[in-house]
Amino acid sequence: MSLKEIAQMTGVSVSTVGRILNDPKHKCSSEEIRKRVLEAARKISYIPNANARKLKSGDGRADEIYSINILLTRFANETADPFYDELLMQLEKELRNSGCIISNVWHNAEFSDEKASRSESIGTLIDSLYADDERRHDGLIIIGKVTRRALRVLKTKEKNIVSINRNSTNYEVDEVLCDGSRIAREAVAYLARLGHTKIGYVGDCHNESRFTGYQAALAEAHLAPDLDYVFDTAPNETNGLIAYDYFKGLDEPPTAVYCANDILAIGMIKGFGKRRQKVYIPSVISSDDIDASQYTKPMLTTISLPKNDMVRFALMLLLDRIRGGHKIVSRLELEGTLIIRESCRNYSELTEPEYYI
Amino acid sequence: MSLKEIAQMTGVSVSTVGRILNDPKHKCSSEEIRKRVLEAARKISYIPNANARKLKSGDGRADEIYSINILLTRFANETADPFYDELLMQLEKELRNSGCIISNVWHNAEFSDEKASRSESIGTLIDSLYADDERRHDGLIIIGKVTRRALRVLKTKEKNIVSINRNSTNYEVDEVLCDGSRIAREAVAYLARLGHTKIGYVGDCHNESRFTGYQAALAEAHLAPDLDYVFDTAPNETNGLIAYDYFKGLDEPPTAVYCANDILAIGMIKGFGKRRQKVYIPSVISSDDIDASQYTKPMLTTISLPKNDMVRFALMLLLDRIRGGHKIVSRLELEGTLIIRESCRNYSELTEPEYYI
DNA sequence: CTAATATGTGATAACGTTGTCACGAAATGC
DNA sequence: GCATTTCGTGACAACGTTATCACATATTAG
Repeated sequence: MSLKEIAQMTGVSVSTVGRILNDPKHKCSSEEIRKRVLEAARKISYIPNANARKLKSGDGRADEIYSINILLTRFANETADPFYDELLMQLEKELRNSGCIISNVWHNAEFSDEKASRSESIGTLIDSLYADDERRHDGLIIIGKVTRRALRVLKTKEKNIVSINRNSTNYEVDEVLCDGSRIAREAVAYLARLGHTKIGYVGDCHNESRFTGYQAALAEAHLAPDLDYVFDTAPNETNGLIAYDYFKGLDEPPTAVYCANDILAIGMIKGFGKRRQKVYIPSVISSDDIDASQYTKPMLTTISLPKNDMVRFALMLLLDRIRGGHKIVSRLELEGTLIIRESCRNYSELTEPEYYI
Repeated sequence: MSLKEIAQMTGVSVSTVGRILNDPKHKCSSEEIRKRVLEAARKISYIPNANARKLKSGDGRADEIYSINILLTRFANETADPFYDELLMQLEKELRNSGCIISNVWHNAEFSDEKASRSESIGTLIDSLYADDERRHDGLIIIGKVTRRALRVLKTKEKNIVSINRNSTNYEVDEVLCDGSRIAREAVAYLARLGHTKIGYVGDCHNESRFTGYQAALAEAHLAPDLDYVFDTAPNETNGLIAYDYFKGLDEPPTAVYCANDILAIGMIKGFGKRRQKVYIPSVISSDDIDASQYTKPMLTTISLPKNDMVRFALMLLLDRIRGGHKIVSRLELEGTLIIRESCRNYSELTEPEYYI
């Protein structure tokens, strides 16, 4: 379906076909020709190739080039979370594909110091990001958590913002997310389905909606919450290991544990082989599905967050807003997917050597 | 900024430049060349021309033409809701703009009869829609409420589905919506802000999340719920008028009313001028913002649902799914906008003639 | 040391469109 | 009726990219 094709069908030149179809005030020498061309076009249901047109006109210039800022929130006292790095990589790839320029990637940690509160450190960021007026910014993509206060300041400087995985409950800024509560509920429900009744939680209990999901899932499975099974901690590998040792020391350790985070789970799994005498190997499930989670031993069962879709949709929302599409706040929620690997066992299959020795 | 340009700058061929920039595992004969090319590319900040690429790969094919079904759910015992008609009109427009073919618009009411349950009537629909195998369907857009059971059946026949304004809480199908509860909360909160304390509700109380929002807003404003102020009814104009008469008959009628629906509000407003002796004119707010709501007298204050954005995003999601973009369920929530017209008054401004005579 | 293979290179041809140009035919001028 | 203008036509180049091919060189085998 090209002009060439029609030209061959009708015996006229490509140029003439193009003129007949595109130039409304074009007069054919013979009306016969015109009819034949239109007929042929209809027959093969000709549609002009937008790419060729844009290429020729130079107009397409891949839409226009937008200059996008990226803000990756990470705080000085937190160790890196690979999940965000993987999101960032994917995002950079997607931006390039869409012909956008990444004008700046701003890692929050570089600007914060131990004393500065989160909001303050973001204040510094804003000053730094938008200090030089010479540079044009078309939009900002935020990866990770940002306080409401910081966001409010940010919005005064930048109108086109989309956040990824911020997990807020209010409409403050365009947002793409996986509902943490839902993710956790799915994970814990899976453990319950496997027959586990003593299910532990490792992770932040205050700022993390995943904890809520854990509680909800217990309630849905008619399991009484047990505070001994909740290990409130910041999400990093070391703390996962510490949590393991804590659970192991209990009189009746949980037979299964939900870690809010792959990193925590990986830390916990590292404990499995550490001690000689007693072996305590609970079923472990977590959420995120970072690349590393398939290289642990046992391989980690986890709720996979759709990284690719998240960044693609985030960019989609941002570009729509930049181009004047939607003015209101929109919020795109994506489903997680349970990836069953090796780290969870059916409760009834637990044998002595795997549980206690 | 083209490969050619870089080639001229560096003295190598276009082919080589292309390979260096695109093929990650390309080995240059001299590292010198590679460096010069990358340097030149950086210097002119080279960005690949997406149009040329798509043209070459033939991939772009100006979209392809998709054949889309539309299902507008409406039930025999319900009168028409203009909101859905307006959504449909907008959707048809958007589909045409995107080069899609509307293969069928299916009004549920035509197939349902008084006796059939909702699910059954949808069963009939499915048979009818997908009976003729000759026709190719690429996707289905559902406008309005569909029961979970019906959706499950529908999903066996059609993989690419997006629903608009279904307002479900689960992940069952791609969905674009305005959270009914949130919308109602915003409306009622506005009435509370105007100083009203006796706030009525008109609409469905069982299948409608907006009722939940009404209750939540009352609680947030520290107002005790009063069952006398809740008028449970199906959403149509006549019932709006009936609700007006009901409220008017109360000893202490509400000074403000939230109607779940513009249609209900319009019916209620029609009551204002009907009687001679006593005049009861409560503040009225509703949600949807159908076209008619700006032609009432007084003009209706309402929470506007972003019809255009809803259909645009719905199509965006559907096309992404059709093209193999996302496989998981996604759910796009949009904000409503308070449109202040004339039908709401500050409580303190209420004078005798406006309230009771 | 020659023969065979591997490997990077540059010229060239597409992809489908539109703009430019020269050509021939028709219409107009004197 | 000849010179001039108008006008539709077809050939061809260009947009920026990538794939294919032949070629020259570098590497390896015998």
